[in-house]
Amino acid sequence: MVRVRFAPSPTGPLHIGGVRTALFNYLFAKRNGGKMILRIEDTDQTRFVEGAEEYIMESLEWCGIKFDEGIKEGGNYGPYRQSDRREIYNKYAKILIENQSVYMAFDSPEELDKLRSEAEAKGETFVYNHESRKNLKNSLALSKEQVAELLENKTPYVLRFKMPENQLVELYDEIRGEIKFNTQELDDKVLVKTDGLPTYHLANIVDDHLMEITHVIRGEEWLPSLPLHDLLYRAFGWTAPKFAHLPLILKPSGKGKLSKRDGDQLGFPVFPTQWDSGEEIFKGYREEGYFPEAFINMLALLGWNPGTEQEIFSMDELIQVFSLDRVGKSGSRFDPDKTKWFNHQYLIKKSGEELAEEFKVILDEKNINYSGFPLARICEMLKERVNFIHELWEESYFFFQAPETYDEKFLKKSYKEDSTQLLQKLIEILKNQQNFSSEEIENSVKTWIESAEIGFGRVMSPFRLALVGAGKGPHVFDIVEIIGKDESIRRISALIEFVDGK
RNA sequence: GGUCCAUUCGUCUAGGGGUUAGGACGUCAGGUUUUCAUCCUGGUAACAGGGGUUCGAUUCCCCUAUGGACUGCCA
Repeated sequence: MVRVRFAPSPTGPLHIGGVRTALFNYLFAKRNGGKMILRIEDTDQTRFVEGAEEYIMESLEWCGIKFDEGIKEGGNYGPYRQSDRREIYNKYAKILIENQSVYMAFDSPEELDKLRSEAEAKGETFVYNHESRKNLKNSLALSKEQVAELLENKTPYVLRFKMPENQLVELYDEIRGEIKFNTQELDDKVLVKTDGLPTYHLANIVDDHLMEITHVIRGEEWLPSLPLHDLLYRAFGWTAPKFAHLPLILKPSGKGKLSKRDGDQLGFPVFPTQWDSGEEIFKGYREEGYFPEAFINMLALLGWNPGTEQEIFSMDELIQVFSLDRVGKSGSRFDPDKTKWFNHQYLIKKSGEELAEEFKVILDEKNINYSGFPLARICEMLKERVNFIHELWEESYFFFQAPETYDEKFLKKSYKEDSTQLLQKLIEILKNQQNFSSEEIENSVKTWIESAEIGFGRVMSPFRLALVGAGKGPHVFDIVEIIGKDESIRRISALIEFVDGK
């Protein structure tokens, strides 16, 4: 049984890189009939952020990523919050002490900071490793008596991993293939902090083992800790799960991995849903008007591809075709334009009725009275022209309200000397029109234009101007039908008056 | 600095010892729409560089360059 986990730390909102990691885990699990687990990694109490845990669960739910086990869902492998698993880690830390895979280090953070800055001043980097540990305050370098004394005085200490010397570790990544490390280059990572809580490294190995995780799918930033993790499994005598390290998501412009503030600077959201930090509000895809399906579709194709030319995938379709061996190795820059295109694709797939339901919310906010208007028909008519539902207003306002101003350029271009006269004639025709359907009105008007040999543009352009106030919008006669005879005539008269008064 | 990872059109990517190096977004041009948008057609544009291996490398190997990640009692 495939079991994967998404293991965020609740230090703030989840950005799209994290969402993609969750998505790939989810797709992989579902593709293989496995389980998807949410584990909250909150071993760092100093970075706790109120509301982050709820944010993570809620935003993933919006995305359509569901968990089989987690703090909300429950499950047989809990608790699913690391801060609720302290005793478990203590137990496993003891095993490492007993088999001498770790040692006690009494160096204070201040002492280590000092060593780091001293090294930096010399253009070097301080590393706590097999070399330097011989001269530091730890149970390896100190005598038994000294250690006993430090313990007697209740000197705080951490547990560090005793990295083996000069050992070649050959590892396999499901995406990248073989990766080799020499332990010589690795440092002695802290596994248990002075507060008694484990660091990520220990907690993650213990939990993945206990939760019977079969595949660890995580961001590329974890690749450098892979050898440590593998060595930890060996120290426990456990079999390691399979690993897959996903390529990073880069900023759209410039270099570097996408970060929290890039959105505001570059004008697109970085988070699935809005996040209010108390001081600042970060935009979300949901609030900007993106459909979750479009957002997920875009994310799925960032770093993965199906090997075919299909681009539009529902979540179910993604589950059917997803595989890790089609995940790329190089980081991908995020493209906001393409994300909009995806949204457009999903928007035009929706029916007029569906769109109308959502459009109503926007009309209500604007206090627009739309009763009597065929909203579904209007949405259907205009959906090709927009990327977002909220943009529908900009394309349809003239249905609900008469133009208050006229586009200067279009007025100049379309309103000629005889326009007033032609519009007056047009009013006559509309008045006499019995069947007021788009098609019938068009018939009548065309018959007149043709028989009078006027030329379509000379009538249609001012006509559109009168109805819309600008040179845009759908078929003129559709507008006429929808707003009705009286309103159409009123608008034409208004335009004539406007020009007369000029 | 050190370790590790990566490198195909502007961007996301397909491909893989012999291809006109394919698609999508963007962009540009034409056509349709007597408006605008859509849509259609077409164009633009890429194998980072240098060495090998080979009859032949964009593809395999090495080096260089560039970019990135990591280098915390963070995850």
